[in-house]
Amino acid sequence: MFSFVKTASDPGSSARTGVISTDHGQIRTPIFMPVGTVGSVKGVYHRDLKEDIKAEIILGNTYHLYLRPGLDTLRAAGGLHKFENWDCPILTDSGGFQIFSLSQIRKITPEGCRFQSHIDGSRHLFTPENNVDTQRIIGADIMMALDECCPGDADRDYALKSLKLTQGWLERYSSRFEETEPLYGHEQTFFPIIQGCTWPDLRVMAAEHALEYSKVGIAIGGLAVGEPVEVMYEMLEVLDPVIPQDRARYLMGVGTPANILESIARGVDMFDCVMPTRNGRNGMLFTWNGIMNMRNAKWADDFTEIDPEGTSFVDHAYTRAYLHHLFIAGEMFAAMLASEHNLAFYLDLVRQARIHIENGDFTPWKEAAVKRITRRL
RNA sequence: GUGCGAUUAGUUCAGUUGGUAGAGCACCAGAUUGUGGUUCUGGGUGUCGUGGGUUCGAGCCCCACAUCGCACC
Repeated sequence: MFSFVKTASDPGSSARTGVISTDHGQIRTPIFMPVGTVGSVKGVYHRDLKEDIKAEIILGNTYHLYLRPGLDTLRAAGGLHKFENWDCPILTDSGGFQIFSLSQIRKITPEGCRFQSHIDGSRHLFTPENNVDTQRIIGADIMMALDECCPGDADRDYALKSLKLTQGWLERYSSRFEETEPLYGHEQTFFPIIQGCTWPDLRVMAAEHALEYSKVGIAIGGLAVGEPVEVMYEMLEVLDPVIPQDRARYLMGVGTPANILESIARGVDMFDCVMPTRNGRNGMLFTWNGIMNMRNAKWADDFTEIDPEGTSFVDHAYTRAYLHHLFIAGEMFAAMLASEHNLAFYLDLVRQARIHIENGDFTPWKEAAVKRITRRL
């Protein structure tokens, strides 16, 4: 029984709270979803994801999981939930973006997308139909439609052509979805994806078409791919009145903590981003007091807690000097601690947003928070 | 003890017919938005072992010394 229910709204903005119900439990929105591409949120135990970070849903990626371990293994394992031992909700990206970003050699046609594996160069074809089948085998609670991610600097002709292709794929994806069943006894839903690059009229056209295929939620794709951040916010403002209030809205791949608060203010409910984990692995920490680069020499003799306001146990168990040392020494523990901290911060960020939306003071709180979290320490 | 070779950035090493020095890694910073444990951008941090000599000018040529390595007594 899949549903999205809006529970509160902020008087000064488009921000709102809600609850998504799935067979694997509820998700409170706004929510941040840690990225676990190949069946692992890199460097973080599932136990810590639940108990320390308090993640409510994580991602997997169809492109990566299809290539490795492959569909035979996933089917034999009984789906991704069992395979990776995660009993909360999972969302899988379709792989459209990865073909765009990872595969050097790719050919997009109305039939689908031919590409070569970034791992071994082997040749593959994703069609809307086999993409549904693949995501059925993976068994994610929320599946994403196959789309073409349009570069942020594309011209209008390309953006329109790309959008038409995505729309054709969506129609076929939906048909296949309706004529197939979940394989593991829990319900699945799928989100269509709004493209249209940076043209407001294309975005509206894309949204109206995508909404015909949206039951629980809808995604906004093709943003934060090279366009100025103001343009991204403008696209959200264009889409906000077009999308009904009873659909969960997922802004794909975004973003910085400030991006997330600004997007919540413009009506977005769900986010995912590699930034807390990938940048964390490289020494970047996000905190309520600003951004720290733990590789910087200035932390070498700072024996205070990693983050005095942090909600993760690692924030109080270890010092900045120690974490700095681990990064300089190239220890994998550094990446683990930074990932744990950053994910806990991102989940705290959306939790605080929910609280202030429910309190009705989200807008002034957001203004002050953005100033704090964008500082450089 | 004798002979040969080496000595240049934190490190491993380049350095042309003599014109006051460069690269990789490390280090110091910056970037990173639906993840390849990355990748990209910028920064040279130096008593050229020491002391003399030749020369307008020496990392480079000559002498002595020091240290290290190899070979032979």
